[in-house]
Amino acid sequence: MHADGPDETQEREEPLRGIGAVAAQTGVSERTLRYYEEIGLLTPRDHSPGGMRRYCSEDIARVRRIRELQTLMGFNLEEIRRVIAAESRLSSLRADFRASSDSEHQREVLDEALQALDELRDAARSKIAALQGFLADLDERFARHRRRLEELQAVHDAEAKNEQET
Amino acid sequence: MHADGPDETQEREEPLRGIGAVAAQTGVSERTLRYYEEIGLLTPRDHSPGGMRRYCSEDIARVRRIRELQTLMGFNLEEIRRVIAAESRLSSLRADFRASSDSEHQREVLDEALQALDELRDAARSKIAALQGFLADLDERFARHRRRLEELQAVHDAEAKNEQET
DNA sequence: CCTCTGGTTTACGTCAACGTAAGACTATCG
DNA sequence: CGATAGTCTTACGTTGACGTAAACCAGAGG
Repeated sequence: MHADGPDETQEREEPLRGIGAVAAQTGVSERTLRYYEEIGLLTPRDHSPGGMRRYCSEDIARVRRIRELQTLMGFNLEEIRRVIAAESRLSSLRADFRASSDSEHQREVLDEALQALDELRDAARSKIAALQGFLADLDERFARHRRRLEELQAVHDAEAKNEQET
Repeated sequence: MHADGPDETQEREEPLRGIGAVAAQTGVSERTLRYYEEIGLLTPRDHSPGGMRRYCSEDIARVRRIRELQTLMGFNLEEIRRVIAAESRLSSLRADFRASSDSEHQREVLDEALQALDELRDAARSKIAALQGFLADLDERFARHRRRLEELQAVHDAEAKNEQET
């Protein structure tokens, strides 16, 4: 355990970004980031002595995750908060793993989070299934109407040819 | 073309429903139906002499379509309005088909609507693709964490067995 | 005709998810 | 050290998609 640096924990002095940089990288507005913090969805890793938000790359990943859950799953921020909560309990368990004295509680938390993850998988699967049905219907109708267009086109061409020949 | 009934057009005197029945059948509120009408998304087939809305089954299908586009594609009502517009142009063309004198214009309209339909297909496909990626990631993470849980369970069982043996 | 039940218009309310603006403070660079 | 760009908090505004309430009308049944 010889000192390798001033840090006790293994944070490899990750570059922390200001709110503007994060907004630019994720495509959301600064207001949105502050709003996420306001409702307890995303708290920046830490703050500068002057009080400015400093985000780490994990925070950025979380912003992307939030947008993903919004656009793909159509969740509102409250539902997303629950998903995120389960997911971060999973990765926080990852941190302890060996350190925890109470493996009973460990297993219970893990099991709960797993269940939440599984429900999310179910939701995703049924959404995919529904969309595939939706698409199949679209495909059929598209093909049908395209044939109609081709018929009209054929009639038109035939008429044009007729006119040419006279 | 002997008269079979009082109607000239072939409307087989479809049963028209009031707004309450439609709301019940589709699961949306009466307010929502009136709102859809207000923004030009769904106009009931006709009205009773007293001014009450009378919906036909096609109207009901449209309500379902609207909800589908909302929940599956995540469209807002303005986007949905465009999709519906293209789709109903297609079925109105179906009605004329032979009756129209201007086949030039016919083809143009059909082509445009087909293009809109194709864009919708593209959107659906890319949404499905994105969701499949999303799900694959979920599956992987789920499996990983389930293995972790099983490990913990194994350790726990072993400890229990040890205790039993002492 | 009267009474329900269902429907109509008009209009204000609500909620999520931000947008926008003001005024003060912080960080960085020359 | 001053200028400039970035960020802070506070607070009110906006937009879509309806909810809700009031007061008045319509249609069917006894």
